[in-house]
Amino acid sequence: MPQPYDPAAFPSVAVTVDLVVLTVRAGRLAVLLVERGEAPHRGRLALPGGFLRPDEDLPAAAARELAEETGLPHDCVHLEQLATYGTPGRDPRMRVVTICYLALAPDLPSPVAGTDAASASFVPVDDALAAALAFDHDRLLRDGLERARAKLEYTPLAAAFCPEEFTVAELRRVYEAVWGTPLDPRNFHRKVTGADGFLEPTGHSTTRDGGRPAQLYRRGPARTLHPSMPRSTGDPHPG
Amino acid sequence: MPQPYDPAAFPSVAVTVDLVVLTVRAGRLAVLLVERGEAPHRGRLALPGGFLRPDEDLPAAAARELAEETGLPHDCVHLEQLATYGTPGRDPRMRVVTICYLALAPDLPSPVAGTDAASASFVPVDDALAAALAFDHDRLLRDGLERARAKLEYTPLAAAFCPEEFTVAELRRVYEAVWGTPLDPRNFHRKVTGADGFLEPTGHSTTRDGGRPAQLYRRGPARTLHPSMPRSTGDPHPG
DNA sequence: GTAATAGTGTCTCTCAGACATTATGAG
DNA sequence: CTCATAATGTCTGAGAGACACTATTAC
Repeated sequence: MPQPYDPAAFPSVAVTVDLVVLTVRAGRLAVLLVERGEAPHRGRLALPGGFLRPDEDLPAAAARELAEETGLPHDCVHLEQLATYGTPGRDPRMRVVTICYLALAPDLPSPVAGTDAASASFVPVDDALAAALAFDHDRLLRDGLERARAKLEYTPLAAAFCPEEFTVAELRRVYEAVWGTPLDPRNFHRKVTGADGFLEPTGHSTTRDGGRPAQLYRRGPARTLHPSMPRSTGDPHPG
Repeated sequence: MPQPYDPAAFPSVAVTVDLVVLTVRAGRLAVLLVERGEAPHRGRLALPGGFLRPDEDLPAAAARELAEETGLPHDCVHLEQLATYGTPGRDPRMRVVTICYLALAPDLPSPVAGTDAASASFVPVDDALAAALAFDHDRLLRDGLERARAKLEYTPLAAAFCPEEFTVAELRRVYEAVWGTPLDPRNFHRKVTGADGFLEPTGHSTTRDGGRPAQLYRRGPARTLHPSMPRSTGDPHPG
């Protein structure tokens, strides 16, 4: 800011915080959407979001919106800033700058009534992309998907889609849903159980997947994966 | 945005665009800083930046600030959005939301006088971090460094620090400066020349590094690196 | 028993890391 | 010649992908 400035001399900009909330439901990646009740884009599907409050920090605003829309306990949801969108005209009413957050949540057993969640619902991402969303939310969603897909490669964040205790197969289905590719169960098992700090055994087991009982794990302390989860490039053995 | 809203009912927020401009100079990673001429933080070093203009897109604002501060032709500078910062109180005068951009530039032969560049200068990042910057710009800088270090791993962006034509050794020195670790010149050479779309031979060569003449390359069309540039983990052969 | 899934072992190819060796300039 | 750097080759070990094989449940 080299030159002196007068804040009042600059026109005001509305600042909103929107959310791309992803979960895996019935083996498919899904995103939380609301139906718009008023113009513009009345009746269209949109990402949840709202205005930044005067004395509210950005992550706090995102967490508040998330709680309003899902009622989820926010200690089990991963929340990170995605990107900021401010192209003039993206909202026809006024200049709006939107800070978009990405949330990864386990599949909620009950959508928690009595909140704004009534109007919000999870939609498979393929359907969401096929039906054009309001504003530039298609782009926000695509950017969120790209981020989520990338993060699954080099972080243990896939576990954020799973309940407190989960099996290796459940974790594998998360990867398959997010990446849209089948993974070899045996190589996957060897990989994740060998990765340091990814999974912590609970000692329990379950047969909820059928077949031989599977060990239950919870999230380990690792924040990154070394080496990363290999995302099948479709070109496994070039040459 | 579930409930109807009146934009005027929400207090205005000032929106600025700041820049983390990195370059490699004399083998050291350096960041562009300006000295603040007025309060608050008068006399302290800060990242360059300024207000978002009424009808200006975010990348356009970042490019404008970059041109004002460096005079660089913006077709040779990589520019990407880094993150957005909006904690209440980060600017004592008013509520400011700052969208920070990261720029990677080659070392400019002449700092181009006659612009705001007069007040801006490149400072080695170690020095910049040692001398506390104005506002929360230390955090912006650290986030920018982290992004740059990560991007060098899985993209060919290191070439953005190099002039139009460059040698493999010059590219290696970029990695060494950004990561702060020495790399084996022979393995590095084999790696980058073997990576598809990273480098395009120009047919020219130079002896500006001394010793045997080195081939000159320009940036190739690749946007990502598969497999990524291995950043020495300091724990090369665990076990 | 069969069916289904969990989990282990084995082989091959690629690639990272270490380092020898040769090539080509300047002085 | 020496010195410096470029460029290539060779060996070893880690890990990915493919897939055989064994283990433990439900029926």
